Amino acid sequence: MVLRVEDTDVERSEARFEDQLIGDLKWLGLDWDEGPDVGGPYKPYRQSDRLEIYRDHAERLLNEGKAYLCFCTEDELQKERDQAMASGGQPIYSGKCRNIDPAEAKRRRSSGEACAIRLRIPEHPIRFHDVVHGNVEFSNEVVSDPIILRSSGMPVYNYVVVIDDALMKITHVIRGDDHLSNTPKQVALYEALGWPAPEFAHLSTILGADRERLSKRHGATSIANFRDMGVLPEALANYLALLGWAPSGGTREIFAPQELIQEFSLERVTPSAAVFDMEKLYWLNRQYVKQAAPERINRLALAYYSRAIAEDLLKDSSLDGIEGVPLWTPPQPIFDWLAKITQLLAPYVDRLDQLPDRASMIFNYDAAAALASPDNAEVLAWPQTKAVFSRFVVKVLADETRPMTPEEFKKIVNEVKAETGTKGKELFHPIRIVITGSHSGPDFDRLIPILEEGSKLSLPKHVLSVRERVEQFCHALKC
RNA sequence: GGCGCUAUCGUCUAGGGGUUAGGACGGAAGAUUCUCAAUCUUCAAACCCGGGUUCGAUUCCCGGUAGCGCUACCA
Repeated sequence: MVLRVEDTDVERSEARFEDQLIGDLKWLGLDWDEGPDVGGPYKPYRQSDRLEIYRDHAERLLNEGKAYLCFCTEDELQKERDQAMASGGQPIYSGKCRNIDPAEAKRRRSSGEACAIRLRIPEHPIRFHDVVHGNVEFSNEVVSDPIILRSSGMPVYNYVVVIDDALMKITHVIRGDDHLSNTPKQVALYEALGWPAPEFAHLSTILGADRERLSKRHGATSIANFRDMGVLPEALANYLALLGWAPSGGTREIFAPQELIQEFSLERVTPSAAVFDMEKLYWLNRQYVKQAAPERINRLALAYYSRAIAEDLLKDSSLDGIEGVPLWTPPQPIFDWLAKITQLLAPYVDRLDQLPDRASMIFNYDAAAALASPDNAEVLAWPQTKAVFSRFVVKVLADETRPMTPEEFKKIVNEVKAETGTKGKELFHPIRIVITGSHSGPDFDRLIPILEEGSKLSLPKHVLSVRERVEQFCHALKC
């Protein structure tokens, strides 16, 4: 595999895009044998460094009569196209400069007249084979003589890819099917250059939920967006593969990177467009999060807690773009404690960036808000709730010296249960509200130790212990 | 407008001249755990339309329609 940087559009190319792109591809698990960063036998791999090569071949085509100089200005061409459209004609190049005498054209060029170089499209239909679309044929009548070298001297994409693909010995051109209509131009170029065409494979377009091409307003459009959301690279790769491809049999869906490499085949790629389904990506991501090594998830999750803590502390949400680097490197005990939270919550989230939110009952406790929350209104209105509150509060605060272990907690809950005659939701919902502020959440058995441990750590923001929570609740309730 | 590509549950897809048209996400219902979530089970849900070929088309062919793309001195 070769990484080639296609930056012939000066206005849209910036060096930082290249770094970003390389970072994204590597993160996704893609690797290349040749490229601008690693070198290779057919260097340079950046098109802006290959301009000489493109000019040489363009001159060659010119000398062989397979290309010609075009002196039309952009305005003229635009006008021509508009007129052709208006009168119901084909908006293809008129061929006005096609028959200018080559010697005459050369003279005009050397006298300084601006001109571009155009390829002469042959007088026969253009055929090529595509792995996903089969045999494709275009009438030469509908393809304009394409410009290959702009009057500025910069070559054009459709031309440079052909030169590069041939020179770099590319065997398979795999790209989006928006290029299908460009392919006849490129095939004509191969023919003119006297080179064999490679194998083409035009993959279907990925659409947004509104059936429009994926774009900025669909949210996550760059690979980095998914990484920042806490989507694992293997999940994204797996999902993307499933969009337009399925294994023989069509029932298996989860493929680890290595399996994907082994199983994937271009021949089984579907030609129809696919709508990107975030929900399914998230589901797939959850499967991978559950399977992943805990240490890896703990490390990744840290970045999200860090961001949440930093935002909370500094009230500065400009600290986004975590780039995989934690903003805050906690000492080991705190890291270990955060890891416990991650292991508690990770199996239930779609994306790692949901972790801080799920953990907010640990970091943030507000008894008054809990009592006022409409989510809790129903539970608060139950006839037994007040009794549960008072019994529970009294028992928790009775002996401040006893450590609040899960066993101790369970004992208290059982006593409340016996004394109030409540059970199930009637019992646990109110208690949950006291402890976490919400009537639902993770297992008490696992939550209690985390709260107790957290309360003993020196965190940027103190985590309240069970008793501290009960005290605050009591205060808010004015009991 | 011209040309091209595409068309199976809401979505991603498997399949293929005769099938109960299969799987997954999502949805619904149930089970389960103190709850939510997760998990498990069950259910609902599709062959774009019209012709042709054929004993028989969802499948093959043609047309229509729709979606998307290209039609640039963008990539």
